[in-house]
Amino acid sequence: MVFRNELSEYKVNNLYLELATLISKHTKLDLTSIVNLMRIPPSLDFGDVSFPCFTLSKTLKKAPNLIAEELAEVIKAEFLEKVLAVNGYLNFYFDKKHFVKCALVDISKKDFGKNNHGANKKVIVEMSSPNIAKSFGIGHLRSTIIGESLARIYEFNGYKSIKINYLGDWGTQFGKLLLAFELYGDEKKLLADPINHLQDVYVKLNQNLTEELEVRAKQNFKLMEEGDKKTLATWKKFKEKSIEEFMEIYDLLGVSFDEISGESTQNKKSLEIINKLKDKKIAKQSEGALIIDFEDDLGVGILQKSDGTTIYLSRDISAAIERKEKYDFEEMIYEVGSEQELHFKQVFKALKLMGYKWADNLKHITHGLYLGKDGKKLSTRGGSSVKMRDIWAEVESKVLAELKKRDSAIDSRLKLITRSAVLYGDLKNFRNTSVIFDAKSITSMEGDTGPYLLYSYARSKSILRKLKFKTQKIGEVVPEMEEYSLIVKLGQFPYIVLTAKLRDDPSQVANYVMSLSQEFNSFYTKCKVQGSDKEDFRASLVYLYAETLKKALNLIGIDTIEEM
RNA sequence: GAGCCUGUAGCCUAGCCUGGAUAAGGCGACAGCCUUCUAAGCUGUAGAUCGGGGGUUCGAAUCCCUCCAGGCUCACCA
Repeated sequence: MVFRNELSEYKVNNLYLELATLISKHTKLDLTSIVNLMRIPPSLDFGDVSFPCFTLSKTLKKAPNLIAEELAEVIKAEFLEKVLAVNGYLNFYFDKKHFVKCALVDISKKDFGKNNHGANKKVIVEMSSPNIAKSFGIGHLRSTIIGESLARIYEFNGYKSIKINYLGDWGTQFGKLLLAFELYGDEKKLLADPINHLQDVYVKLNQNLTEELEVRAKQNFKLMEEGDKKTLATWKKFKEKSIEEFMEIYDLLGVSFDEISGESTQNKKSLEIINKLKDKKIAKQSEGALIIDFEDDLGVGILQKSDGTTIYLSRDISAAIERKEKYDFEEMIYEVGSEQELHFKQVFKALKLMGYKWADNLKHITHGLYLGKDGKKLSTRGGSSVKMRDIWAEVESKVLAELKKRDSAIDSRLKLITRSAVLYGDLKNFRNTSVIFDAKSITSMEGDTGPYLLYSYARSKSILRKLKFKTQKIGEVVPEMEEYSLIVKLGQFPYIVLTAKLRDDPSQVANYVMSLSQEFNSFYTKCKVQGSDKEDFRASLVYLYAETLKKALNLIGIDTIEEM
């Protein structure tokens, strides 16, 4: 199924629209309904486009197969090879020579796949946002790479994207952490292995937690909010060490940010917002805390705890307002796990209550969690958490082994292949489903994996190198089946780009890139390029495949390599 | 208890929004393909009550209802 309504303009060279117009002439249906009814058949055996006649049968009071047969007789055009009536469907077969020519003109365009859907609007993507003083776990992998991919997809759709990493660097837990370090910390260990050490002392405190210690932890956070210099200096050190480690991970993943911010930036501003909410009588006191009662099914949101310290609801409200002032964005996306759905509904509703109309343009893009083999949530405390570093190392050793098998030099490919495995392994999943974490599938190098994609790309480039390919020469060609289906697949790229944006779903691109590569690999084994009497045409096709695959892979954050 | 999400071959997933022909891909299993552009590849075979039941429809994996199972969330963590 390739085009619907607004999507109808994104297809190969108007052929589909021409066909729709033609059908419209013979059926008296308007163009829109026809385009909506038209289908890409499940297999090319059924033609390039099909048109079901079942709805027509009602108005015409005739059996669908009869209608189809009658229409098949009269609908004729130069660009159609044949029209067949099968089971109540009209199956249209394009003239292959003509189709290839039209399609390749489009696919050859430099900005093939791009569109201007976003009209240069500014979109903010809040993404990654790990908690400091904790190792970067697999839980944050999804937010990080889905966010990165969405930013790229939005750019490709004509938006200007701004990526913000909004660190979890503020809140009661850091009062706890400071206490833990005070009690069990060791400066030397902190310098040697900061995050692990902080995690150790944090866990130790949780194991030995008493009511008295809990009170002290809360007091520590209160000191932070009040701006106590000594407390903040220690906190700042923890934060810097954490960021250092995070940046190494981001470098491996190929992810970057336009701004690294954090909840701590909202310390003062959130208090102003709280006062505003009080003045407007949106907030009220309840059980010692300051809350917003959202009344409907959003329940109650806490703005300020009974000890006077702030909470993330108030900080997220003020952060949104600050960003609007700073960037004047048109849209903002929060790429955060689905467990925070209620929270973001409350944030958006609160902004709405404050009278900010732009709150309608905020979106929480959710994703499912990684679960353990038992289907349960992975947790740091339960010891089932998976560190990004460990996963990377595991995948990397697998890649290394493969590279050595081929007796190749070890270079930047090691990192890029590992990255492709990690990114593709995650992004191929629809973001909303929870994924059972399975090291086996993410470390696999065969089949539905990142390395498969890079391998396919490398083989295409190898052909072009051997032929010293310079410019495209297409000419008049009657394509083989493998050539034809590869071209059809290439032609779908613009539609995929738009769909991925409209659905905020990188897996659309990931799935496309896989089926595209599969088409190419079939073509590769069946159609020899070098020395063939179609060498020019096939080489051009290989070139267009390489170009398109590269663009598409880039949308999911994967960099290509020339050799493998 | 309430809200949201999910359930598709032994396993992991796509398709669901926008109903349409033979439910697609990968892993695993089995059988083939390297004197020709990289075998991290290709071709084929076996394997599916699309969680169960009901409804709407010419037509349901897809829409509606209901039940079952799992996940997440629901007042001072983020």
